[in-house]
Amino acid sequence: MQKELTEIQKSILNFLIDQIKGKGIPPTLADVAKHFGYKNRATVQQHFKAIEKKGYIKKSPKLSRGIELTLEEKFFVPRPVLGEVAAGNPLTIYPDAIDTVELPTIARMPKDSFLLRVKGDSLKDAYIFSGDIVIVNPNLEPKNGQIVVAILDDAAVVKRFYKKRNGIELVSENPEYKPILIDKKYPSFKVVGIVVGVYRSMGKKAG
Amino acid sequence: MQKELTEIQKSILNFLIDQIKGKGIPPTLADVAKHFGYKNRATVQQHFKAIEKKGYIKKSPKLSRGIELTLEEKFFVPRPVLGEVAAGNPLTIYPDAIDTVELPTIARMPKDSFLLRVKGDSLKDAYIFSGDIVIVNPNLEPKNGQIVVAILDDAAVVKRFYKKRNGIELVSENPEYKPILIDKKYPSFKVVGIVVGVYRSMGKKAG
DNA sequence: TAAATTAACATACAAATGTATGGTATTTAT
DNA sequence: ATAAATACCATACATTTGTATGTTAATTTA
Repeated sequence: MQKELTEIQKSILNFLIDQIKGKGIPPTLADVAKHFGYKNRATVQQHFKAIEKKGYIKKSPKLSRGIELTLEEKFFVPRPVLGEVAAGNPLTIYPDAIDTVELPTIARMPKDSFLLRVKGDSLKDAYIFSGDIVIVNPNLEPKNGQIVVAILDDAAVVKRFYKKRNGIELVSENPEYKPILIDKKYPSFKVVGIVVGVYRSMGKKAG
Repeated sequence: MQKELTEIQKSILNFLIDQIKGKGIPPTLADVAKHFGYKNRATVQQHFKAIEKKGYIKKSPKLSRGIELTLEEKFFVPRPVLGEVAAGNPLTIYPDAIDTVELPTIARMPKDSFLLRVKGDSLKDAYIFSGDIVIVNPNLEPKNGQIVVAILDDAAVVKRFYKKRNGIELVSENPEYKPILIDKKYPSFKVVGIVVGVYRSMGKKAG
């Protein structure tokens, strides 16, 4: 069994996870000190030593940024879920993170991309189900047939994207839901990003 | 359009990708120099400058290990798929990588885990479909109810795992497939690993 | 052919970085 | 009540690291 971390040590470890998984590169002592407002790197140095002693990280001596995570749950890193998104009819999107999902370490988020939990079954014919986590990349241009996340009157939807002469059509795979046609100059419409992947954790019975 | 890299520049970029994606942390100039047998960091320094000029990487000045990849295909790094695995009836597993799947950069493999592409529909009630990539962790002990990959007479199956008094039972979600009961001392049976996640890339229409 | 790019080397230097040592005060176990 | 762990600070130091500046030679491009 692993020893308990103190609150401060926990927050430092969380910062490490955040940087390593999020930014992709471990921070330096100075980075951490700056983030927590420490006037000295030695403070961080000691925290690292304590955290390592408790077995949560592994340091490579002398190496800059030589910090490795050795979490038991190495395979699962908590990640914020920014909101829920309707695959069927629009659902209100939440302003802040509503939850965290245990994403495997394999799932390091690409820059600026984010997670949304899907609600509803309008995409079930595309094999996306209620509860699945979609990985959304906001930096890609939508192409016809791709699944996109779009904002429509302050709600978010996940649907297939089709460009038409008179505007944009959003289509559900599930025929129960009728396609939505958006006029070219409709003001409160915006494609948030492209769904680049779907992830589902297999902890419990899927459902 | 991006300018062509020279052979040496290419090999250096490959090393960078390898380190960043594989080891998780970008190398220092000294690391690269050592790897290629350069007596001097300045050589690497110049190569970096050239590669950056051609737009393949982005350097953060003064920052140690401050190298970012700016590849177009940044989001997709080829990964070997070790074989196909039957969700329904056993399918022969392939000895070597049969294919590569474009996993997003977000998908950096956890140590020792591997990918299998699912064939068949016996897990469709667990929302795993033909074509999905399952992430398999061979370092976890199977618990009742978890989905495992198992070898059975030189074929591999993906099924739910249940420990019984008289042996091990492998169950499909799909009732069309009957549970398989394996005797305790059955020689050619082995649980390869636990399915820790399912990933599906959204490039084309799923199917 | 002349100019630019490529590919390697050497040296030098400031800043960044990890580390060691010691100090103070508070909190937590024993 | 005494010891241990925690949480912060300060200073000092050796390496590491990125960078700048030259030099040489081969290759490619204009």
